[in-house]
Amino acid sequence: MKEPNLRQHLLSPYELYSFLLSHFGAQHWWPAETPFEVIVGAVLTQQVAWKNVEKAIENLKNANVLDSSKISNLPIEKLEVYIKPTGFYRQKARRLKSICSYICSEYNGSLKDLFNKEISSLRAKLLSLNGIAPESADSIILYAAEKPSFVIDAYTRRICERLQLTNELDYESLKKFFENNLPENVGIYKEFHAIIVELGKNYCKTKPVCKNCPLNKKCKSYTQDK
DNA sequence: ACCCAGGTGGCCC
DNA sequence: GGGCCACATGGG
Repeated sequence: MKEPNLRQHLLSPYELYSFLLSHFGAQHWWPAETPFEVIVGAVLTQQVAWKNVEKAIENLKNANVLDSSKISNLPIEKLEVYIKPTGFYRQKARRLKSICSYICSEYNGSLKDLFNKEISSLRAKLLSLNGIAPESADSIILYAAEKPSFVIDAYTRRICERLQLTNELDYESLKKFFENNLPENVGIYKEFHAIIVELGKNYCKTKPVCKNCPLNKKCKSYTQDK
């Protein structure tokens, strides 16, 4: 993995953060009531609009099964029905159940014990689980464990590409790029990613031109995909 | 009738 | 390290 370069003529991550924060305001993310709900949401939101996740979480709450031991004991068919709105429901049900079983068997259902690790070993643990890759792992570390691990998602990559913030666009390079150029601060990491998602949902679409995007004025190169 | 959404794992080269 | 594919529902 190459060291990501900061292109000097363009926005730095912190300048981008400041600009977006002043434009969108604080988001106070992640939309969940408990750390465990963050984990469930992180798995369910994979490649799916958050609106669908809300329905699934609601189903789990109504069924009173939003709990690691309850999910690990739930018949897979029932879990599939609850999370159906999030798509890929057979995969996600299987993975969610195995993640919950892991939490129960290894940590007796206590996320505190799981989260009471150094970031690097916590991340390695999470990444070893089926259904948790870098974005989900970092989301869980940042928003559930509340430790500084910057989250990269499709919007982040798209923005970096269009603004030409950095030349390396693979996950770990982008993560390192942001972490190397921001204060190591949980609050900033949380808000930055939340605001990027807010920007992405509203403006940073896959279509070549994103009308009315506040970044259009900020950077002329932010007009189209290559 | 398309295209897209806060990815991931498996398989290939 | 990439590129390609399956996975599946709901909204525009």
